[in-house]
Amino acid sequence: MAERPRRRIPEATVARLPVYLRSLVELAGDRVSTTSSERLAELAGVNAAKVRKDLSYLGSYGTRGVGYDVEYLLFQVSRELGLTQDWPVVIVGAGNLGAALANYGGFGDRGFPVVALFDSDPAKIGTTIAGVKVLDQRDIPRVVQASGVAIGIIATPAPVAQDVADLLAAGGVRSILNFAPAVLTVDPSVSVRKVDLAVELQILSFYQQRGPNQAVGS
Amino acid sequence: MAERPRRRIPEATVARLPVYLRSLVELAGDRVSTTSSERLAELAGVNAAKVRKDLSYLGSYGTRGVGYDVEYLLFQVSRELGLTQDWPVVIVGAGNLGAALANYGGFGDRGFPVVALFDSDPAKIGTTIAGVKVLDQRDIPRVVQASGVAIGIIATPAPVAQDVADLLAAGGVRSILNFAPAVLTVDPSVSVRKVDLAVELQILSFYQQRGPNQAVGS
DNA sequence: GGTTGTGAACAAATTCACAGCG
DNA sequence: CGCTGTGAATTTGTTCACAACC
Repeated sequence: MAERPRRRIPEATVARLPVYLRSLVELAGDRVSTTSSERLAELAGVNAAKVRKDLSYLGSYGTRGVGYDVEYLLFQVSRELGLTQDWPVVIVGAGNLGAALANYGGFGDRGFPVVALFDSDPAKIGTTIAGVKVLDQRDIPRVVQASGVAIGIIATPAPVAQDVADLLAAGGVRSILNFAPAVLTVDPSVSVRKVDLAVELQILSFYQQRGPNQAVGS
Repeated sequence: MAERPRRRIPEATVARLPVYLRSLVELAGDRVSTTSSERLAELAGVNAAKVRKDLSYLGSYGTRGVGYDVEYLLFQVSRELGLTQDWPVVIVGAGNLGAALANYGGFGDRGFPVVALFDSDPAKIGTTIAGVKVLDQRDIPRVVQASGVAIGIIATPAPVAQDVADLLAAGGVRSILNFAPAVLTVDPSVSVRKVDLAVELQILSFYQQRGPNQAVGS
């Protein structure tokens, strides 16, 4: 009986696992059955020592002198990331960004089906975007709770982002992906990640004047 | 004559400056003339010691016993980020995401005017989105060079992202913001930041199973 | 008194370098 | 022999705690 990996996985490692996953999917698609930390590092854009260290937190899934079995590692990384199940999401804000996110098929394919869109604009409520009904923002707690949604995506203007976060939390959402340029205050049991376009551009602006320093994001 | 700040500003600090900037803009909008590291920390969602340490890399712009002058600090942070000038950008990929980005007014307002959109689809080339002409992707090097664009935003499907990056680099772009789920290889003189929606969701998926750990992004 | 600015202590993340093993 | 897995060294980032100063 193999020991379960007992180490706590560092945050920086967790953030890279999805990139390794994507690289492994690519390799699997090319019918590659075995790979080295070197090759994986190249595909993921990091160095080999980091790959080995990161993967070692999950367990000893490689073979010395040989490398990693692509399919096996793929499964282990998926499992570690909790991707063996679907996580239904809702998108709040049916404006340009919200609609673009809903239309971007990549979500459902990758295990994050969009079960509802919300907006506060009566003109939008009741319409359908990318096959998903746009519902009244006030119904967030009810719908989220009823359909067991775990992840909420905020694509609203900044001034209402906190209110929306509160509604999502009230419905029992445990993770929020925030596209609004606003800092959210939530219960510590809720995970928040933010994506702020203006912030990214401003960071690039900094390195535009100074020399770049391999500024890689997220 | 005050010494110019000679310290190299840490990457982690650079990534937070835009958040402080936003907080300062908010304070200025509320006609607040002076603020403390404590208050700024609250608005930015970090702790006060970090704010002070971060700001100290820029210079000594506060007053002991009093705090920071909002307008003055606002200017200093802007200047440090290189936001006293406009940085024209181009968006490559006029699909859902590219169009949403072009329509999102926040760019131009914040000093990043969108000067062109590019696509490879003949049906899109020649149309206008958000007041911006959609040009042929093959013209990227020429247009970018001619209009002195410094930042390119990639909103294409993953398989062509590297080609687009090469075209942008050929045109002399020095920064790239990459929304495609692909690792880009570019000359080290080019800064790259990436925003990957699937990656963000997968990270949240991880913390969905484990407890959250104040997982804050970017 | 109040708040900044900063060395020093601490923690996290990265990289090195090599023992261990197939 | 080759490549993983990992302690140890190093670097980077965070937090503490207090002297300096208004």
